[in-house]
Amino acid sequence: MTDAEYVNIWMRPERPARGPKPAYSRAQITEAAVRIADAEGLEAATMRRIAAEIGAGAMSLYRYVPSRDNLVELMADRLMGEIDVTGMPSGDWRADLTRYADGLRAMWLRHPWIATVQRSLPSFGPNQLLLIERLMGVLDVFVSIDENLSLMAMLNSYIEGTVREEISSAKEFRRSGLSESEWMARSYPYVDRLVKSGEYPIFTKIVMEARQPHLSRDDQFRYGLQRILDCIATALPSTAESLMSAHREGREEQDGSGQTHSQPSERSSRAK
Amino acid sequence: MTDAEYVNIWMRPERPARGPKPAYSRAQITEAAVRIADAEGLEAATMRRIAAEIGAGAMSLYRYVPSRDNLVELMADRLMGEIDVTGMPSGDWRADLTRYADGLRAMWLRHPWIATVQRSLPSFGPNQLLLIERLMGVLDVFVSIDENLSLMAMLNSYIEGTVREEISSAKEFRRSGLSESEWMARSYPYVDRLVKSGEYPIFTKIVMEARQPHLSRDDQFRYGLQRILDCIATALPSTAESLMSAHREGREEQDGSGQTHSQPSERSSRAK
DNA sequence: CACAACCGCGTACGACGTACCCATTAGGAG
DNA sequence: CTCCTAATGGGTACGTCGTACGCGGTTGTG
Repeated sequence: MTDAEYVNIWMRPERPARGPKPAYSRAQITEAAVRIADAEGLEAATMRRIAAEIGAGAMSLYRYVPSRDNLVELMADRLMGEIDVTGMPSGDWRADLTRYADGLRAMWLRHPWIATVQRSLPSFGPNQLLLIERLMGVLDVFVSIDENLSLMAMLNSYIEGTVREEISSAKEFRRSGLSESEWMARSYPYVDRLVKSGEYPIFTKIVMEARQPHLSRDDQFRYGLQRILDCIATALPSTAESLMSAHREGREEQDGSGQTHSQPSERSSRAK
Repeated sequence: MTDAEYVNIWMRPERPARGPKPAYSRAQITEAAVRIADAEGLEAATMRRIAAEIGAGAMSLYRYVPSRDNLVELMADRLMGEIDVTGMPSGDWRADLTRYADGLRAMWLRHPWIATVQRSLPSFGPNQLLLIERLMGVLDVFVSIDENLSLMAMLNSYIEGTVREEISSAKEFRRSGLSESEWMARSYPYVDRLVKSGEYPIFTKIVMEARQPHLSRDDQFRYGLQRILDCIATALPSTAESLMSAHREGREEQDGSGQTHSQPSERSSRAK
């Protein structure tokens, strides 16, 4: 097996046995890269910049990571670990999926640059694997694995699609250095031209309606999520809607502490 | 208003009045860029490469487009024009949304690089505006504009999320130059190690189940789409399920020509 | 007909990822 | 212990990118 024939980054051993002690580590490099990407975007996390962040020479990073792309894979998996799915098949599937959805969304909002990396086939890093186990475990007792995959794809698509929009509008405001109202004022000439043309009645309707108070982003997300969960409910056997204690007892012994589902560990702040 | 103060690319006039006749055009440049991106990916569509494609000098492009980012915006809107939504509020909302979904998915599959551009706030190019009018017009008679936005966000999220997965797996196979079975053979050591560890029962289930014949990608998409449409149906008033002719007659007088709005001044060609 | 606006485009600059090389370090064999 | 050798940190250099700047030629307008 030649040097570059590892199937993915997780198969490549971090450290050989011989030679001098490495001064850094993959985890340390990944952490620094995430820190930079959070603060200045993924494109700012260049090899030179990351190396400077940890006090290393630029080329030293390549002793730990074969390429920048692979480093980004490490960063992505590192992020998956932030989603709290402990004790996840709790027996209340709606609560579980809601907690997962909130956690995933919050993670994306903390690390918006994740939207710009397109995973080339899930690389199945350790954190992602754990997430899969916990998340798919939620509906595993109710539906076939294929059905489960389909439903989770739907759920994930909703979450990612929604949060992508949040991210891109936030990014646009930051890029222009304008507040939301300033930005709207700036684009007024264009919007006004479109409205005045009379050719876009529905666009006009959206623009007009947007002036009246909308739901907060959090509430919008929750509202749509409820719809998705209702949609999932229709795909489950009727027994799934009732309490799951019977199923749980059948699968594993559990005490009656009454802790059906833990509160989401962190709630995204209702902005402004 | 200084030179760079245009709110977006659509406000910046393509041609001033004075001076010599330009040898090229935005449309021509955009077309060339799309052609390159289709064949070799968006990152291959560099300014130099695009210029060479149309026989121009590299810097000449900047007479037509302020920056590469803006050119990508033009490319994205050009793609929106490929989605056929003519006569779109037809009265059968399920058929309309299905046609839109198929069209959007097919467009993404023809131009997979679109997944790598994150729109910074919808830039509302002409083709996108038309698409909004037609698509949101489908449910406009049934629900409020806010509800409509929410439902369409859900639909679009599903489509984009699903097709993103198709794209990234296709890309991985192309990147590695392996067929799907070769790729699976290559990653066998890693997958086998995970399965053998016994720590990932659901991942194991997925891997095992994947050996038996699955639905085609088309059927998977259609299947999930039906679920989404069912979900949308529950948000509509009960009258919506029946034929819509009554509603259409009630809202606007219409002759039989089917030409509701003026034709867009330029239709992008359906490639190949 | 002169002038200013606009054209195409050549040159140049400061980034980027990373191939290559080198002196230095440290585990394992004798 | 001493060597051998693999592995280290990192400097230099190459080919790429987007694009700022400025030039000589072209053209509509006064």
